[in-house]
Amino acid sequence: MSLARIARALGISVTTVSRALAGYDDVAPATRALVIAEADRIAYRPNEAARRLRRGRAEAIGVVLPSGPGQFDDPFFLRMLSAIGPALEAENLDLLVTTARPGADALRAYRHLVENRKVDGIILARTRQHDERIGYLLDRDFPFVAHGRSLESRPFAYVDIDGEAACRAATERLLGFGHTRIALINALPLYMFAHHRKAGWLAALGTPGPLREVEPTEENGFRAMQDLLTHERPTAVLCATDRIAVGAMHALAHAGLRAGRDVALIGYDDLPLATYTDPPLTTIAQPIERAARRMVEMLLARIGGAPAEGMQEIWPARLIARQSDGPPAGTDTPRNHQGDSRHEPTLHP
Amino acid sequence: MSLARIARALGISVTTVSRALAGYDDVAPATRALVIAEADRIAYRPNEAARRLRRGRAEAIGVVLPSGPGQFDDPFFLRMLSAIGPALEAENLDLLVTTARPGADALRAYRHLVENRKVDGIILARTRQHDERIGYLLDRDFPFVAHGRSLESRPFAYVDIDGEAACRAATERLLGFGHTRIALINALPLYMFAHHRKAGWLAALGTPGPLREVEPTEENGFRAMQDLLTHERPTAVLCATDRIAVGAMHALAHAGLRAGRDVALIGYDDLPLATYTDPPLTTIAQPIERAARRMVEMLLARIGGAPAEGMQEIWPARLIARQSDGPPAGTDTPRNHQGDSRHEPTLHP
DNA sequence: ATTGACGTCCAAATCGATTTGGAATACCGC
DNA sequence: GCGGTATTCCAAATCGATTTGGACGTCAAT
Repeated sequence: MSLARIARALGISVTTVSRALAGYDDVAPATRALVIAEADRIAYRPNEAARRLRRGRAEAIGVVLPSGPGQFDDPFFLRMLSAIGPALEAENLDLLVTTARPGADALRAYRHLVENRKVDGIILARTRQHDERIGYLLDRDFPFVAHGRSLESRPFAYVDIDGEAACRAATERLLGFGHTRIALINALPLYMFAHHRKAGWLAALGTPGPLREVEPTEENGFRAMQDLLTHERPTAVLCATDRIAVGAMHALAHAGLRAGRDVALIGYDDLPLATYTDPPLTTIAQPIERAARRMVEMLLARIGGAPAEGMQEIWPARLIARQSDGPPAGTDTPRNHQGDSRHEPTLHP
Repeated sequence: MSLARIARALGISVTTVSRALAGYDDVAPATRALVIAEADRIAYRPNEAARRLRRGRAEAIGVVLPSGPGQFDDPFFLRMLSAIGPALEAENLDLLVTTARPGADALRAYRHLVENRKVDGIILARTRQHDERIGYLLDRDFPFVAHGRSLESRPFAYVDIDGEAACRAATERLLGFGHTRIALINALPLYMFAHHRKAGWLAALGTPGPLREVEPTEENGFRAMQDLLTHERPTAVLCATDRIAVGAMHALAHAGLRAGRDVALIGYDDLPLATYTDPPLTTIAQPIERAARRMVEMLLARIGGAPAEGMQEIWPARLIARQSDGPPAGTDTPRNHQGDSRHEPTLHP
């Protein structure tokens, strides 16, 4: 009862009020001014439900959070949400967040969003090699943008970070230090990001080094590193995530070893915490926030009907050198650290 | 065109279809069966927008995420979201997430949710002593539940964790170890949780010890601890959050000191990471997930018209003893650790 | 046979914004 | 004055579910 209320107050029709506020040009300037003044006076806000019903759109986009033990606190998703939020606000779109226990019926949440028309588009993160969510959305021709690639023949929109190049560079850096036994503690390769990180490590090495593949938690990083120390005893370890690296660093400390001095350690993600491990963690930073904003742009285009062809972007990550890596123990080579000072921890800008 | 479509297919009225599906008892069993079968066949889903328009409710509740440097990655909010999600799902309510740069116009996001009727209720976290958001929502009589108390004379619904009791207990534990100079690195006391944690520390001490109050980040914990070491040189330090504690532990390491041996350190939050600091962090765990579910319950009641009176709950936290605290350096007393073994890190269950 | 009580069903109004397809008026040139 | 062109406005339909206020039979009681 609101356009109607303005109309009644001014003695004109609802149509005119609507068109005046919507900026159509078939409204006399004087009338428009009156309408705007009255709308302002009563703090008019269009009823979203009515608008959505009429327009047939949800005016919202959805994100599904993996929730459950070991997953829920991955800082990655919070950073993504924080970046998506403002980008949507500018478009007057809502952000609908659903949670789903991964595994079981990961699709359930997506089906819910699509079938009940809760959202106009979806942003999908942490893609898998064979990702049923992507298949489902493609089958239904539902607009979505993924963070990460997938083994899927049909084209779909995504923004990915080039983990392969980053891990190749990191491994080459370790090779440059003189390391010969360079291990990788990877996330499960069913996750596309882990697959790529492994590929980069392999590409730099030529012949594979010691490898462990685990769900990316601190605990699993700890265990994998203990296992590596017992068996292959690598001199350098690349970790697919900072959470793994933190656990690995702890396993080193536990064995009386120090990252950077006894074993070189490199992480991936640049969590705020990475500056505050002991020693500060050399890691790889991804521009998640910017990527998220780009994904929103793409999603809006997709919703607007643009085809997914050409909407594939791969962005570079960059290595942040701190103190957890360096030449193998016993080497005399002066350590070649870039960036941070050796005596003060890096403070975040 | 959906109730209508079923009606047409069956040659009955839309009204009857609606009432059949809604479970009214003025529909013949046979008719109802037909309707249900047809609804099933075409995978009927009610149009949310239409239902919302008619019912005049948004069928959604809102959460505002503080976003921006230093804030965005606080794992606390992600844990809360993960717990809220499933609780809402059961009620067929959506979760709308908005982001707001704290400070500037913190109210803007709330005004947006309320004035545009985007949600039926709000869950509000990290309360402040003088919290304009609470004042705003109370003024408008808008249903909300807070996580945390506030200095506000009107009653409102909240679930809080008893940080005062927890910090009193932690301080008493340190006193029991024989410490005499017990510092607190607190968050800014404008945050209600920080205010309570300080109160607990004060209550146990009688006369205040060394105090620093900062925005709760690793970096500020690092700086505050360095400053404490330079000036008051406490033998034990209670930190208002684990992020502060991680920074503080790093400052200790940097000064050639070890938490637990040279300076006792206790954190607050029990982040997953807390098990993987070196040494593992003694900290205080809050049942956020359960609290979040309770908050949803309360919010539903408030939306249903229940008064906020009586909806005030304060839940206990519990201390998790690990290895970052103990008797003062040079003491002979056997260390009195509960819980974790000294030689294996605690693995999360 | 009339009355009342059920049991089933439905037409129409409603929620509020948008959009279609004109209607009404004023003004112009000829 | 007349046809033509702008300019300004509006009635009514529409989106889809819900709800109100009966209508129409049937059957039993009186």
